[in-house]
Amino acid sequence: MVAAEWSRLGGGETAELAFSADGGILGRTIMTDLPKMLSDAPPRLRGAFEAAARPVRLSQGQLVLAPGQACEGMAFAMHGTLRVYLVGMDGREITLYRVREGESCVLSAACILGNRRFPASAEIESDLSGLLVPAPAFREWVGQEPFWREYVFGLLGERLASVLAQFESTAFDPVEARIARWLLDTAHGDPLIASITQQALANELGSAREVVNRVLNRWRATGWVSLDRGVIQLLDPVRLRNIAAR
Amino acid sequence: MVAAEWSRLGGGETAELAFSADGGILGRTIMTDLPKMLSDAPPRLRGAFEAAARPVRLSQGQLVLAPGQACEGMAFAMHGTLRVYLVGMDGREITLYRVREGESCVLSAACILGNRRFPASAEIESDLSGLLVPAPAFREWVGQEPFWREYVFGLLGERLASVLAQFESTAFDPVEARIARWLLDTAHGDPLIASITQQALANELGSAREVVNRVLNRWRATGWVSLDRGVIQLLDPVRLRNIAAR
DNA sequence: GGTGGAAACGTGACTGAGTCACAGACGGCC
DNA sequence: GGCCGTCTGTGACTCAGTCACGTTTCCACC
Repeated sequence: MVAAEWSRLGGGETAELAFSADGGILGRTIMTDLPKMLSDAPPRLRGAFEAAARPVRLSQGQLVLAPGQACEGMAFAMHGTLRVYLVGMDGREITLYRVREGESCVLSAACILGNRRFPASAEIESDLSGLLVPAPAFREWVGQEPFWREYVFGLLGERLASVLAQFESTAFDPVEARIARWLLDTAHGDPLIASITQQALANELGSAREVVNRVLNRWRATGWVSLDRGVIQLLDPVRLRNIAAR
Repeated sequence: MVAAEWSRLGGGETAELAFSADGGILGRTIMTDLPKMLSDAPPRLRGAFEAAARPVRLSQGQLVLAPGQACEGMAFAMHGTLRVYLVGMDGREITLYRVREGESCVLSAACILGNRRFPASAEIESDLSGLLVPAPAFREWVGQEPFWREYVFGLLGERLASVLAQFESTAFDPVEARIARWLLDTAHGDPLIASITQQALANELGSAREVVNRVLNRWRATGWVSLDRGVIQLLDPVRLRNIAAR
């Protein structure tokens, strides 16, 4: 089910920047938690931001935007993450990028500024609280404030490049290499562990669960990984790096 | 071989907007040939454009930008076309989009404004003459002129969407559907004809020549197309449209 | 503690798509 | 005509995705 409008926190009509206590954001605490980009902003812009931004809170699994929907506002994530992805008609998926704490969504920006509909899907990956700036305000700011322009252009350049890299990799690289790369990029801790189901990993890469399963089992047989429900442990990162290099 | 810098017309140092006669662009003729977008511009901006833009001329086959190169300027095509594409390490290619008469290149804009390197390849597909606005001037204009901002944002929204559509199609759709779609979108005249080699068609779609060959021969056997060296004639567009729909 | 159902994983058989190697076939040109 | 480069055709093979089904693990609830 699609949340046609980002749900408002609490339901009050005021747009003050206050989350409930467990959200960790109260009054001016916000300044420290906001993206670096905002903390560098002239006070005037911070004021405008506070006046226009609406707190939003969304829960895991919620589908925030579907292909063809209009973008009502520019969202800035403060806690939690959002996943932006493509879906094929057979249900296969490819993750384009994530919006994490302190970040915002390029495609939203491009939609709002270019007056177009959202060309992908977006879902809440872990409970998210953030701030939503209505499209008209955002458009005006980007038009008038060099600060916001720089922010948007930086965002565009960065994400555009990463989406194209993903495109290239999906189109040309063998699945083994892509799986290895994803695991090496994502796993952390000691021992190296990636907490993800095989289905979800397939959805990252635009592949199928069975394919991922077979690759991982091959690697388990040679002792390069160990597997558990929703957990992949990298036992031999060096070999995996070899495979990742193609 | 990479043309590290867009070659200058004639070699003169003046930046006046004059091509040699066969180029068809002389003095103020340019105004009528420039993108609609410029003809709508306030005279002030047209003046600045004329002062800053350098005529460039490039010939077919030339590789204009390679992955990782810096974008020196924003190019506007007046005659001829430029193809922007991804290349895999095995040599397979996927066309991202074309820059045609009156158009300009999104990725260049994104690179210049986001201060990044070009994330793809660009080659001249048919002899091209156009105008090159140096990056600093372009950056300044977009910063200060609402007119240019609108132009850039429109461009971004439009091309971004089409590149994502291409991504989705490459990742999820069967080759048959993609070949059919490409042919239907491209073929023109009566009878419907697409003039392209099978290798080039494979390069459009990120597939392999042999694959394209087999599909086309299957269709020839059923009488839906007829084939010649570098020519594909669509005999049964209705059936092809069925296949294109997947 | 048992149990039923959902989610996650495992596997074989099949089809579609890309790769490799090589063989014509056509077109331009000396 | 004869030569060379480009374009096309084809078989045998491998890799990746699909389909169908079975098994294991976890967890909520009685």
